[in-house]
Amino acid sequence: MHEAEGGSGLAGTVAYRLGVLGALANTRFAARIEPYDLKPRHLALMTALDAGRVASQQDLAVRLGVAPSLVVALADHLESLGAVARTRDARDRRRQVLVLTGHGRELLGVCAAAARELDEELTAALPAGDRAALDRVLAALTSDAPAVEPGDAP
Amino acid sequence: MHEAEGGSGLAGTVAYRLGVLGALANTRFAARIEPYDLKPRHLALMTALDAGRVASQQDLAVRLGVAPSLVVALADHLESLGAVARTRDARDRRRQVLVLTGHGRELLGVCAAAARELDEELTAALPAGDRAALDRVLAALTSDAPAVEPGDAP
DNA sequence: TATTGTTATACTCTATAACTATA
DNA sequence: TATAGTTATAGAGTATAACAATA
Repeated sequence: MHEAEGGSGLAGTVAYRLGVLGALANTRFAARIEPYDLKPRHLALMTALDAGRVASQQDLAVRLGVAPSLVVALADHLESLGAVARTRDARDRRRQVLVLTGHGRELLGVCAAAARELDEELTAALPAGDRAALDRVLAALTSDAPAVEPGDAP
Repeated sequence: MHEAEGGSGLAGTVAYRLGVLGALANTRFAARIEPYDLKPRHLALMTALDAGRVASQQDLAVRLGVAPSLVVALADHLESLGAVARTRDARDRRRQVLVLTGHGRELLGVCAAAARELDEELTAALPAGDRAALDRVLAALTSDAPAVEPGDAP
């Protein structure tokens, strides 16, 4: 006979399911923010800025776990949208300090609202108690996770 | 003042957290199966084969939500490893029917065990009750999700 | 000499389009 | 003519390596 769902098969593991659901969440979030000319990686950068006050591009590369050259490209785009501003650090003129502009904070708020709408869709089939449990457990798992790691769907 | 964690910010949404954790799970799973010359997408294909008995490459492309040309490449690699076998459908000689070999099933089992080990690591910080809740809720969410969607980390 | 940001280049993943063979 | 598989090509995303300015 065959394995039951959630048995010893790969499809029953948390790792595999997180991968599938994460890819799904990302694709759908990307579709929602596309009208603002933003992609999930831009929001990750803006979220890091919003959380950590000021940050140099090197700081951000480390926090996001991406190459410094990618931060350049993301910051270029965000700057062209007026969402972030670059200013040279007066004490160390090598450093480019990024800050969210008012418009950037506005965009971030709009995209966060879009994510909350998506949350409703994703969890629509769950009883309220399970929704709360999911939120609580994901918060616990995210607290010690690196901000972003690249990766593909399984 | 600033937003608290889990407040109205993007970082507090289920969609964003699922994206981050999904990418993390995928990266770490990929690292564990790399010694077998396999990537998560290969495992997705093998899992679909294991679940659905026989399947043509077109069937699999639809199930996995990927282009048929990608199924060709994945099947080529799995065939070279001896994990799947291609056989022409006698009734419709255009169709290539893929089946898991004994070795393929073995590999799938080994990788599923690796995923369970990873599950232990990922959920080590959670109390047992929360682990059970996570497992239950992810199973519910995965049941109606398409097998695999491509996507990036936020 | 070491570090920050930048640019140039290459690599991985995946899709689209053109092609072959079967139907 | 339409469909399954394949091959060829192109695009997105990201990393690595070389470079310029500053320390």
